[in-house]
Amino acid sequence: MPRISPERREAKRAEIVAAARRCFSRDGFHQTSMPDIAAEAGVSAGAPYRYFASKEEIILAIAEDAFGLVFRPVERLAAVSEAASVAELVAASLEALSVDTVTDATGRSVSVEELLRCAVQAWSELLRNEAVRTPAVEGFEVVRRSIAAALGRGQKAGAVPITADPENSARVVMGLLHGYLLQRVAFSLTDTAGFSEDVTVLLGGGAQCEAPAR
Amino acid sequence: MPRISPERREAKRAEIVAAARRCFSRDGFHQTSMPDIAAEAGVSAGAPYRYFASKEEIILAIAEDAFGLVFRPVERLAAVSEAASVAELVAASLEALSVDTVTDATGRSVSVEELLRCAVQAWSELLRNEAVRTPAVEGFEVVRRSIAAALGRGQKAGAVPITADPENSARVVMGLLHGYLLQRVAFSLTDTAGFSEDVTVLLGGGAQCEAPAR
Amino acid sequence: MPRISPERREAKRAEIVAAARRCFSRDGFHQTSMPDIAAEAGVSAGAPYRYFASKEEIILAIAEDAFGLVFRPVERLAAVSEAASVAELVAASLEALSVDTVTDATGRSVSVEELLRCAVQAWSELLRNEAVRTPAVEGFEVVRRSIAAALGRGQKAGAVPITADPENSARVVMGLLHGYLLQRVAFSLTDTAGFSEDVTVLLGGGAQCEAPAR
Amino acid sequence: MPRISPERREAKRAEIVAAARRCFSRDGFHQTSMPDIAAEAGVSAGAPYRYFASKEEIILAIAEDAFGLVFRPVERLAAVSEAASVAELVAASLEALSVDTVTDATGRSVSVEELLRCAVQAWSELLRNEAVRTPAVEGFEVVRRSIAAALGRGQKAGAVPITADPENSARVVMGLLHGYLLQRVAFSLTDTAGFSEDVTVLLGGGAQCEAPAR
DNA sequence: CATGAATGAGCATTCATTCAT
DNA sequence: TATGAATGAATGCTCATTCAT
Repeated sequence: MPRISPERREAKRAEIVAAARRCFSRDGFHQTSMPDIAAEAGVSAGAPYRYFASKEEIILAIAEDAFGLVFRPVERLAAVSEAASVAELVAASLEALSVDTVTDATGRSVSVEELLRCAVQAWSELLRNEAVRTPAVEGFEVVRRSIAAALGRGQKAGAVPITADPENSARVVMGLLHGYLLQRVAFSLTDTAGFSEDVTVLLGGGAQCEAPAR
Repeated sequence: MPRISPERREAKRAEIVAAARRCFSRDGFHQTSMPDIAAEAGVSAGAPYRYFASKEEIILAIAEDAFGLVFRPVERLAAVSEAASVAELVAASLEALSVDTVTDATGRSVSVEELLRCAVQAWSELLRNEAVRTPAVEGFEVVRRSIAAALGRGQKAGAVPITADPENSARVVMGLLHGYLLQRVAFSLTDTAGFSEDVTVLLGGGAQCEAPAR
Repeated sequence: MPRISPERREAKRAEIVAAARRCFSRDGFHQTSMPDIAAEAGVSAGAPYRYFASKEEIILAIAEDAFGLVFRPVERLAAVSEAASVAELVAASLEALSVDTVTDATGRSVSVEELLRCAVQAWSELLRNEAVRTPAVEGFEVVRRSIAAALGRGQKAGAVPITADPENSARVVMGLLHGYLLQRVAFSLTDTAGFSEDVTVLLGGGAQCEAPAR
Repeated sequence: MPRISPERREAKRAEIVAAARRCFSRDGFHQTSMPDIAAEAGVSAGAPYRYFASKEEIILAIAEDAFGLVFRPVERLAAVSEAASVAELVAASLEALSVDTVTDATGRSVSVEELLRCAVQAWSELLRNEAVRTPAVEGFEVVRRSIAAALGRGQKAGAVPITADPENSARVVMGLLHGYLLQRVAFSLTDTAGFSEDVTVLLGGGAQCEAPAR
């Protein structure tokens, strides 16, 4: 087999990543062996090493996908919102994750359920794996700042309580999002719409009534 | 007739648990070997097996401690609160975790930081470990119901928006708590008081402004 | 009909051998992988297999080059010497190796240092590799007999002690040569001229005292 | 099994070393796997790791034994000789290696044949393994200086040609010894006594005949 | 002819667990 | 009881070799 086309190479890499994601989602990072991944992908034991230098690199790739799944929609929403209230921001973010599949950078369909399970494991991993932590924390900071900026604009527009600190409030927004994710994959949260509605009721009311009072 | 007194046995078990907690917090469940734990505890390699049947049992014990650390104060607060608003409930729960150490059932001091790091890992673990999941989910449900009940009382007292669904709102409360914990151990949240204040501003306002409207 | 000319084929084979020699000299036979050799030669991973059936064949080719480097000059000197003393034979042999490069059968320049390092490794290899041992031992025997014959002629001419046994003495000559090589590549022998001089002093005396007999 | 006595531990370590020596002698350092060594020693695959941190450590231990076998007798002879000629020093050194077995530091019998085969492989190894090279080169230097000193004393006593340089001559002595060893294990030298005799004739005759003859 | 992707057996090493002492 | 030596299955990874393109 001579040099394969970049497309085929990319496709095979994606298959290995998909296989790893299924394994990791089902069995966990550390209960999945490299032979497990290879078998799930239908390739030989050595094949993944042509695409990733080590198991850690596969974990890292999937952790980045998982963090991206969570961070990217929020960042995008924060960037485009004109005068979003906290409730609107959270609700829209949760909405963005209320799908069964997303499409990755190469157009492939990826199970949200699987990737969120990997995300929870990636939280464990980043605690003591520098290679996972660094991009995760940087990604988080980017999102947080983006949210803070949106909330600042919201304050000017009266949609966000003027007494709120945008930096802290951005953390509250991320906290709600992360807390939702954890319940969804680990604590049998099925009524995701209900969660979102109550976030709106609890937060949204607060913001709206404040404005006149001040 | 035991050769060692129950007190000494309990003390040794606690030392092994403490050693495991330090190891797990530092290196993770799966990067920590049983010999590591034994060495950290200063006992022989076989000793932990006189107190735990397997490594999984140690993980389980620590996961239960970790979940208990998070759930117990919330449950207690929910149980005793008369007419708590959501904001008060969350703020009090966060407050309860703003300590460096807690005291376990046998009166030993336990590092909150260490145990919270174990909690995040336990979230991973429960995804595919039945023995961890079952008590965790049950514990969560107990807390959730307790919060829901408190919020129901809060609605009657006008401290919680009447349009909120107590079941869903209880999940929001837990979501905020879990999201806070994750940021604290994984995403460099240092201003825990600031987080709590903004939770109060964002949520608390909502509850308070409703009252006059009714 | 070959697609490439015999010259180009020979040239490519020589490049692969040269690359293998560099790798083997630097990293050892068994720490060098076939991909290492291919990369060093700037060819594809499969290319060496069009010239050698296996890695062992490359090792064999280089081992033969290495043994040839040592044996050939000695044999030639022994063959042409008329009445050489032992000291003269050894000194001339060492002299022949006091160059930085030699020219191989196809006129290519080869590093003596590199090839001697391969020779030491080939000694290990021949201990348990029949394919390396057989030609090595045969080559050694040829040289030994050649030296023995030369020493026999030397005895008749009075240049070699009459009490010496040419067969044994030939082994002593080879022993000195091998011992010199080992020190040169492994035990930091830098004053190769000094070594040679002292061989002459120590052995030459024997030869010289015979001189009056002439 | 509680702590075993130092004697038993030492005995087991020695068994593993002996098994490794047999394997290495038969198959070579790099063709011998750790499971091979364990099987040869009759222990489990993990057992050697309780005595050696890695395969390299076993190689190192055996390489040191092998170098010691060669160096130690020579050094001892050089140290005690009063006015040794070069021939006497070499002959005595060869004599010391003309045994089938030697006794190691713990009183165990070790096959000389096996250890010499390991020595030749250790020469390869030291070319690119710092851990093997350093002690080997240091050991060599100690022996070389010891020989040089003995030859210096020999010069004063008239047993060594005054024109010889002790430093270089010491290298010649080591060269003869190493050359002999190589032929013995690799080039079918069986008449070791004959080799030794001719060394004496060629070297010793020289020295002895010089003085009176002239 | 040449390429380099793929194979899959093999290796060094680790570690949860057992059990003789 | 407590110890820690021993086990042996499992793991991440390598690499000689093949062969489809």
